[in-house]
Amino acid sequence: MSNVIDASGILAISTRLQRLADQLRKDGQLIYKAHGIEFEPKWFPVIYTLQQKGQLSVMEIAVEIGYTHPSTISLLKELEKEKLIRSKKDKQDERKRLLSLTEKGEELIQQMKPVWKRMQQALTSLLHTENNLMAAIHEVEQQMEQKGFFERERGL
Amino acid sequence: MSNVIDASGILAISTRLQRLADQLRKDGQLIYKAHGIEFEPKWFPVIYTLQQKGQLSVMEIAVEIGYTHPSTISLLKELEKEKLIRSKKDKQDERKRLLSLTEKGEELIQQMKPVWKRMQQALTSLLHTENNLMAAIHEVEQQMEQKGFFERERGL
DNA sequence: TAAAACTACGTAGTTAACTACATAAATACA
DNA sequence: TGTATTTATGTAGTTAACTACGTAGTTTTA
Repeated sequence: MSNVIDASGILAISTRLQRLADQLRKDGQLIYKAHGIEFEPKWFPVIYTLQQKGQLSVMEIAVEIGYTHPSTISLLKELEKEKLIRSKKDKQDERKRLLSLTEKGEELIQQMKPVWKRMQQALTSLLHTENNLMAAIHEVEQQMEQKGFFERERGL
Repeated sequence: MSNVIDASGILAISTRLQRLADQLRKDGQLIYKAHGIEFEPKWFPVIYTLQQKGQLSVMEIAVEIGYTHPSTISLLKELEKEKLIRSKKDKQDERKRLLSLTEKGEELIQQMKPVWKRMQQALTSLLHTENNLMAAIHEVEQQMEQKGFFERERGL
């Protein structure tokens, strides 16, 4: 890591967060591939949510995973193309599209579960430092909810 | 303890890092705008580096800010378009392009310095939680350098 | 009960990073 | 000294999120 960024420290934080996120996602891709599983890390939140909750609409999924709905729609498109999920119109509300896992999706999840467990172990070893990154993110997310960066600067 | 439910948080970590990075960058944009300064947060590492080191080549900047050279080139293009930096050929090595701040660039930096200080304060208040995010990132970056996520999973 | 407002979903285009590939200049080496 | 390798820069295309805007149902309200 470079001298200057270290020196300028906190102001380059978003840059560093982004780079870390990127590296983790790419390693995630490699791990799935190494296990012969065709799955993208970015699909995880959707697939995981659908397994937990069963049938959900586009907006329900978007809210659940914390993405905007256009981002969610593009993920759903990919997953439908892979035949891991399917959709049908809601009879009660014709605007809604209800998504659920296919057989293939359910099977893939079973196949991925042991890999997820190993990933979790690897991540735990990686992140278990003096200042716990997961906890820190959670805390900062809560701080942001109360009062964002912009409001804090303005209120100085 | 280590079932799939617990895995959900940590496996979606890259997603959460990315979102946090995004929010901070956007608030950074708003803060510059609120102070009437035409400056993008993503320009910060380049500008800061040039101020510290004076004249540098494209690759020297890329290494210093920790980006790939194509990413760096596109940042440099924007900054040249804004006339905040200029470039000239290196007489010793005709492949190289030497970048430096313009007068306008130097002036803008002076104008931004107090804003940077306020941002630093606001970020400090935001990030100073029980588990310090800056410290956690730094620690995880070091862990990754020693042994990445991929190697850790493979070595289990 | 018709108009207004809201909600759900979709599309188009943007952004800020990346990888892969290409070219030209400098350096190493047989 | 000429060829091979390395280095510096540049271009094209990709990715994974976003915002802005549009349309079609649903609900509220005057």
